Amino acid sequence: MNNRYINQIEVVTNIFTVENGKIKVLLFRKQEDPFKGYWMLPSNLLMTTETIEECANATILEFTGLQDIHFIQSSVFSEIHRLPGARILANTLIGVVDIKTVKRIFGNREIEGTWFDINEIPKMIYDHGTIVLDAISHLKKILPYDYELIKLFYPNDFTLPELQSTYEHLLNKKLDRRNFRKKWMNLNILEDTMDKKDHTNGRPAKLYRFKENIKESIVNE
Amino acid sequence: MNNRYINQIEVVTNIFTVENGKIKVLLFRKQEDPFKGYWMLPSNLLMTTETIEECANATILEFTGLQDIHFIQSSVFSEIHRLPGARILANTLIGVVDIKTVKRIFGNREIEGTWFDINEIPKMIYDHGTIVLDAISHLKKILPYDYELIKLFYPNDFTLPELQSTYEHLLNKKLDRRNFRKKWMNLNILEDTMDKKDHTNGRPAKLYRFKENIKESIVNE
DNA sequence: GCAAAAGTGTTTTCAATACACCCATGG
DNA sequence: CCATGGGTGTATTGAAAACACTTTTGC
Repeated sequence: MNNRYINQIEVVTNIFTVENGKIKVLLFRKQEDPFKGYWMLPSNLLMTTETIEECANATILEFTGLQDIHFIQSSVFSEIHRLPGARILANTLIGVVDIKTVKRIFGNREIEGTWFDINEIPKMIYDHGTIVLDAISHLKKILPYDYELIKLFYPNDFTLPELQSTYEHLLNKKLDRRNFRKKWMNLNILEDTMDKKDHTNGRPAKLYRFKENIKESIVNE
Repeated sequence: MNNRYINQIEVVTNIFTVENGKIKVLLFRKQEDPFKGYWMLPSNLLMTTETIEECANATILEFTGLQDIHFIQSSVFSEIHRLPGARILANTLIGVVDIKTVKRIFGNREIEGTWFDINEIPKMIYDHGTIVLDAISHLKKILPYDYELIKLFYPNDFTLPELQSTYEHLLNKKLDRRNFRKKWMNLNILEDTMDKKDHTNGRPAKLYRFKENIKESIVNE
């Protein structure tokens, strides 16, 4: 094998979730120098024996204990000097998880990640700040059109005000409650659970869930 | 460097153009066994000293003599056994060129590529058939919303019937001439050249061109 | 004047927007 | 009964879709 064609590839995972109607990304604090104390995205070098998706899943298993996350491709960074020293490409992926499951698993572990509001990303190692902002921008672009993806954020029951504040947080603008409800009802992909959310204040909100088969329910295409 | 982390990456380019209102992709015939006589996408192994985009441009320069193409990321294929023998990842890119320029350059060269209608892809080597179909599907998804991209297909003057048949060919459906014209006129990104196309038959069509600064002209966002 | 292809206007439909009042609950 | 947040209906606007006749050119 000619040396000129040998490359290393880093698989970098951006794990998103929603908590209290806000989209958050999972970061870990680097324990050693350089960049000690800065935040990082979970990543690993790709082995010759695994696919990108397998590598990403192994990484997330290692960092969080979570298994079988579905990843979507985000970007590839191939600048020669993106890292000091060896040339390493970055293949970045987006994964979405349910925060309840994560919390249950985190409970048993020593290393704890922290969820950061996507509008409040901290100082990060190397180009991880660029990578996570790129992934967030990718997410913003596709989420409003990809109902399978938003379903990953809400695999269980949720209320429309929760869903609405998620979009408001993602898009950084206020939406009208009546129009928001009308749109989602007309999509015909929600099921009324006939249940209501335990409330803290005011009238309790109805709980909905996504239908099993979203694609069949959507009229377009 | 640990051997387990050494990978080879193939940069695979999908070059599209439009000819007679049909979108075509540039393929070359493989000259040697295996797969002799089958068609292939221009590709090269990524060197440690170049970025993905640089590699793609070097590849296209080598195959066609064309320079400075703007590429957009399509997909990454990382299946372990996508090729027999060594494990090589494929990073696939999409580029768009003006067929007139290509023809001028092709004229001086021995190896000639062939433009294939995207609805008539021939037998291809290895997984290049999968790759080109994936790139075509990617193109279909973004072209209707990306006016900078369609502008790359028509850098010079064009007629609305030409543009319409391009979309009809891409989307595999007939469009209404009146509605098509209305939509493009309202976008406010076309300039009337006050000229008309040389015709073969019937009334000559008006020639338009894309405005210099499309983004400023679009109302949305 | 006729064949061939381009240009044009109106109506309908549907989704997105704007907007204000009533309802259910806890305390 | 009141504070808090959730649920609801109607009118307007704008884009997309449906649809048929006239105009320009070459021959």
